[in-house]
Amino acid sequence: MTGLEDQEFDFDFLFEFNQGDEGAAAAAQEHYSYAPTSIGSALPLPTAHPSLPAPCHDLQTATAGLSAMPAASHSAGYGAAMDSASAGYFLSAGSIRPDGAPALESPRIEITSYLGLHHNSSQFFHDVEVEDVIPGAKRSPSTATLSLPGLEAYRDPACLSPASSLSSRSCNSEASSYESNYSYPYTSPQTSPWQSPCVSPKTTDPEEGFPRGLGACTLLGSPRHSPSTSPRASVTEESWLGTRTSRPASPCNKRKYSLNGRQAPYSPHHSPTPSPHGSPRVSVTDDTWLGSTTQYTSSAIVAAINALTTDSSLDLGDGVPVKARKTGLEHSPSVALKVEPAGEDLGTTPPASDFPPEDFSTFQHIRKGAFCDQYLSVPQHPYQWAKPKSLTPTSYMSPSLPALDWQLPSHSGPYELRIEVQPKSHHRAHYETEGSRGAVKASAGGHPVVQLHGYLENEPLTLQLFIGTADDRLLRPHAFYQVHRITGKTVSTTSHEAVLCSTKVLEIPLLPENNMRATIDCAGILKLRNSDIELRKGETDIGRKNTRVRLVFRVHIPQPSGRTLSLQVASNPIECSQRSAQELPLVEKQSADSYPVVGGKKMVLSGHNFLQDSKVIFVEKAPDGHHVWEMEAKTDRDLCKPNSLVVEIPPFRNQRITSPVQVSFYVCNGKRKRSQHQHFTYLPANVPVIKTEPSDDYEPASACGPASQGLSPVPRPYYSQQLAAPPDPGSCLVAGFPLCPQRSTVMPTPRSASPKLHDLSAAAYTKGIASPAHCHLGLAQPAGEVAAVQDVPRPVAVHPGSPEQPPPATLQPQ
DNA sequence: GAGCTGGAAGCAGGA
DNA sequence: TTTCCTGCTTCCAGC
Repeated sequence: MTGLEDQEFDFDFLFEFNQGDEGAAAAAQEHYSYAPTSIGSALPLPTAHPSLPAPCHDLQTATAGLSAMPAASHSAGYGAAMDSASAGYFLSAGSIRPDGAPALESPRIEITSYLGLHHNSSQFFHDVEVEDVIPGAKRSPSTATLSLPGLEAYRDPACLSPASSLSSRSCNSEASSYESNYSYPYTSPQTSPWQSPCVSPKTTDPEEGFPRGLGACTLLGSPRHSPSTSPRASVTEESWLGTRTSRPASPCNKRKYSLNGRQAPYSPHHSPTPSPHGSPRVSVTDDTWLGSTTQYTSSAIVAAINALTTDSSLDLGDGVPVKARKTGLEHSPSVALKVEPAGEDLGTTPPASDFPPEDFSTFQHIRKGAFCDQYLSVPQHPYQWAKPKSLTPTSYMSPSLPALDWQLPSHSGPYELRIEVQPKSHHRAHYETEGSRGAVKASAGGHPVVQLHGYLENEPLTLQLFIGTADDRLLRPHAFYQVHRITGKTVSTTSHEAVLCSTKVLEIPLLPENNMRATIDCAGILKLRNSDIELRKGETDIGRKNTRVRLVFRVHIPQPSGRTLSLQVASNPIECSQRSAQELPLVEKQSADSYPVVGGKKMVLSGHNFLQDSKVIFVEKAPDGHHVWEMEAKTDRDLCKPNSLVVEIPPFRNQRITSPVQVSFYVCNGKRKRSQHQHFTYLPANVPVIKTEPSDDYEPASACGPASQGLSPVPRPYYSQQLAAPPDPGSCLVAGFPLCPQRSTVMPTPRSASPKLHDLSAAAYTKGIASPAHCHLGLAQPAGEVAAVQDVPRPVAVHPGSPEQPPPATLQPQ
């Protein structure tokens, strides 16, 4: 992976969610005009060529805008086209639909207007009402459970990006906030209720009915239902895909049992597998792209129309192929979540059938109509899991928690969420067709351990765990891996499975009696078939060789003010592929991360799969991704061990640098057997060396373990994105963060802004907050709190998964 | 017998 | 165009 241009940021920000203190009018205004702003903010597009590395949010932005881009716009190249075309995607100010939603002028706009259609006044006021009825700080845990047959099959039309295959670098992960809108309340003690049914394809646990049954997967081709219920169930998509390419993208149909045993084609025109037409990972050349742009565009339009139709009518069947709908119904009796026995006595989530039709309909409204309106308070008593509650609309509460692809600090003020024991660097994930491969283990045996420090209250909290990415982009939920709940006699930790924004989240109690410490022995990793995920609308990542993940832990700490402080910490990368784990070199730790340009110092790398023939290549890249300098470092073959490698830092090409220069290096075992890039910084020759970790004292055996989390001097791999806490938690507290940042356009992104950083100027942020585009009811940002955000030095906002509207986060480039 | 684990077969795409 | 390599997915067998 490219690396130099991908800056590793140490940015901190804190979320505080002011729940329920919003005026209805302000919220309504925000809601109402959300869509247009969202669009606008999504428009700033990268100018770099897509083939060149670029900051992730830029790519995301590009992705968002690619969906229905006119063919002509692409001719000039990906990034350029986006820029040039962006103007066309803004809503016309004067175009208003009869229902008040802005009219649309382009497929792109049409898609986004979906929001407007459903952020209509009725829905809006309903939500406001909820907010008013239940003050956020006093809300009890929301325990809404919902069955949404067929409906979940729909995927965010805004993500309908046929160009998704163009790049594997997009941050538009399936679980990004883009899709936060497709979620519903769920029974959870403390966390967000965003549930998207489109999670893993087929649970290995038969009793786990929720995702399997969720119709979302029927349309989306979610792996859980795929391939029979792949997006291609849609005639629209069929026609679209059918003209794209004849290249098969998935080996899924290579097994007879796949055709006959598990899935039956629901259409004579359909391959039983989801990917007879070419996977998004197909390398799309300019020719193929241009040649199919028209089809993309038109299909995007049709898809968007389908979505709109389905949405506006709330008829689950509209726009959903009959077969898909049927499948969804068959499979989704409920979104009831599987609960550990310990929690089951507390009640189970009622199936959808328990809802009166009107309530069900209301929930459909909530989930689909109000993209970002799924509100859930932060429960004060997390362990009333699955406690049945009346699911009337008024009892539906807002989560107001940060989306899973938001970057959060690991510590703030007295609190620190820390991984005490890191997981092993290798854990072979299991496919749905396989049995579980057990829980993730720690390097030295046992299991990972996570602890929340500084929490002195007696109230238990919920630790959330999901599978995040481990690439050099910002952390976000991994599209191709999901956490898998492990149960059994060997599992001592109670857990609870939920789905947030298409991402499975394991919820684990953090109990004061356990010193807020949890042993993660209940979390396995499920691999989703690449072909299934890549075919999802809006999915731009590719699964191939995208096999590194991290365990991401989150905790939401209620504050006396009624707000919630969210912390997050990610584990070291875990290689999940069998083959990669066996062959690819993996650098877990390096004994130095900087040295003067003269080089010559021995650096010890620890990791896996090092060979005597392993080479260590130092690379400097230009911002455009070109290699400016590349040099092979000398390795000491005598000292080479499978898990450690001694390398001599090569002298930098320029001995006269006046400021540190960041380069990267990787270990190469062969042609395509390279490790991830690791950061290394060359210092000016006259800069005194800060001794970090003497190589003499270095013990490779210590490479694995808690120290590698970020506590040791140089544990951080290139792609690590551990966040540091702000100096003062109060300095960047942000109340009223949008639940679905991608939709909420906290601040309009200047189209001329740097592709890497979005300026969070006072004006911009204030405007964003006050903007009616804010999609979250009751989450308007008081001016004072906005100012607090601005108090953070050099504040810039960034949102990895949401190019449309970076969250009010502070970002401090490393 | 179920679950976990390691190994490998078979296929498809890419080099 | 062909061949080989690589990666993905599934299956099998042992514990």
